Amino acid sequence: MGYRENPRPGGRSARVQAAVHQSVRDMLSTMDRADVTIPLIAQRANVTPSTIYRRWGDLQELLADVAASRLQPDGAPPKIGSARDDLEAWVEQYADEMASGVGREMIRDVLSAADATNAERCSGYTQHQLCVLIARAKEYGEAFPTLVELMDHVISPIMYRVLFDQAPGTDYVRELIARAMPRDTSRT
Amino acid sequence: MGYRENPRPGGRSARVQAAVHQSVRDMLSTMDRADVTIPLIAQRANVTPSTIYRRWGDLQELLADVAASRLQPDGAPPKIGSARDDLEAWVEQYADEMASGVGREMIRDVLSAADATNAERCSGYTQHQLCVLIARAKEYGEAFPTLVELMDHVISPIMYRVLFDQAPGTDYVRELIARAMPRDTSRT
DNA sequence: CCACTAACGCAAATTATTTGCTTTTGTGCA
DNA sequence: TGCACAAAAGCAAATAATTTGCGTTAGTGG
Repeated sequence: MGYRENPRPGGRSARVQAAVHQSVRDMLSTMDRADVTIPLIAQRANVTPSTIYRRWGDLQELLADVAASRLQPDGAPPKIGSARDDLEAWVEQYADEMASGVGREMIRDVLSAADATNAERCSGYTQHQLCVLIARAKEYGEAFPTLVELMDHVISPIMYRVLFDQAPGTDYVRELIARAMPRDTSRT
Repeated sequence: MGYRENPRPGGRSARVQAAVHQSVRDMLSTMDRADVTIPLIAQRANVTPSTIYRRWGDLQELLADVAASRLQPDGAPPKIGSARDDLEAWVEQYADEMASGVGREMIRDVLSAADATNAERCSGYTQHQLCVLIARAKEYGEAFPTLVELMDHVISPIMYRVLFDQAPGTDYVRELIARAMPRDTSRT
C-alpha cells in the first residue's frame, strides 16, 4: 500500500511512472481519446495492466495525474516590462493554452477524477504564478490586484468559458485585466 | 441510430428514459458513486444493459444527462423585492446548491462527459435565470449589471471555487454581487 | 388494419478489471 | 559486500463490463 508522493528518482517506481506517463502522452497525441485504454497504455509502457490499476485505480485518475503534470508551468512568467504587461502576456498565453483543444481536454481530465488532489494542484500552479507577478509589482511599486481579485475576476471567467462555452479571445483577456486593476491605474 | 431529442411523451422510448433516469437518481442517493454501474442501473430500471449502452454510450454520458436534467431550474427566481434583492437571493441558493456535495458531483458529471451538450445546457439554464432578473430590473428601472458581467464576475468565480477549491460562503456571494453592480448603485 | 422502422431484448463474443500469489528490486544495516 | 525486509511489479485465473448480431416489439403513418 501507499506510494510515496515523491518516489526517489531513478527508483523502479519512478521509472514505471515515467514510462506510463509518456505512454499516455503519446497515445493522447496520436489516437482518439475514446480508444485510450489501460491495457493499451500498459502495453506501450511495457508494464502490466494490474500495475496501473493498483497504482492509479482507474483511467480517469491516471489521465488526471498526467494532465496535472502537463499543466505544471515550465518556469516563472517572462519579464516583458511593467508587472501589468507581464500579467497581460502571461494570462494571454494561459488563456490560449486552456482554450486549445488539448488544454480543454487536460482540464476536463483533471476535473473528472474522483480525487480532487489534481484539481487543487492545478489551481495551485496558477496561484503560484500570479504570486510571482504580484511580488514583482510590489518590487516595482506598481498598483496591482490582489491574488483573490485575479483569481475571481480574471482566471475564473476564462475558466468558465473554457469549460462551458467557447474560447476566450485576446481582447477579452485584456478587458478582464483592465477591469481587475485598481481604479487609479485604470485606463479610459 | 438517432434518438429524437424530444421523444413523444408516453412513447416507449420516453418510458425507458424516465425509468433509467429514476434508477440513476435512486442509486446516486443511496450508494457510493463508484459502485454505480450500467448493469446495475439497467437492472433497477428493468431494462437491458445494451439498451443503455446503445442509447447513451457510456456511464459518463448517462450521468451527465441525468445531472443536467437535475440542474434544470424549477421556475423563475422568486420575487423578494428589488431586482438586486432577487439577484442576491437567487445567487445565494445557486451557490449553495452548487457547493453542496450533490451539486458538485452533478457539475463534475456534466463536465466530464465527452459530449459538451449537457454542459452548454447547464450554462444556458443559468443565463436564462439571469435574463429574467435583468428583465425585472429593467421593468423596475433599476441599474443592473449586464448578462456578461454577471456571468464573468459572479457566476464564474463561484463555479471556479466549487470546482477547484472549497465552498463559496454567503458573504462571499454578496461581495461578488456588490462588485458587479454598476458604480452609481454601489454601496460603501 | 397493415406495413414500416426505431428502439428494445437476448445471448454470445470480446474486452476490461480485480485479485491472490509469486517474484523482483531497491533500501538500510551489519 | 551481502543479507533481511518491504514496497512494488509480474503473472494468470476469476469476475465484470462492453460490444455486437440478430430476432422481437411497439409506436407511426398510410
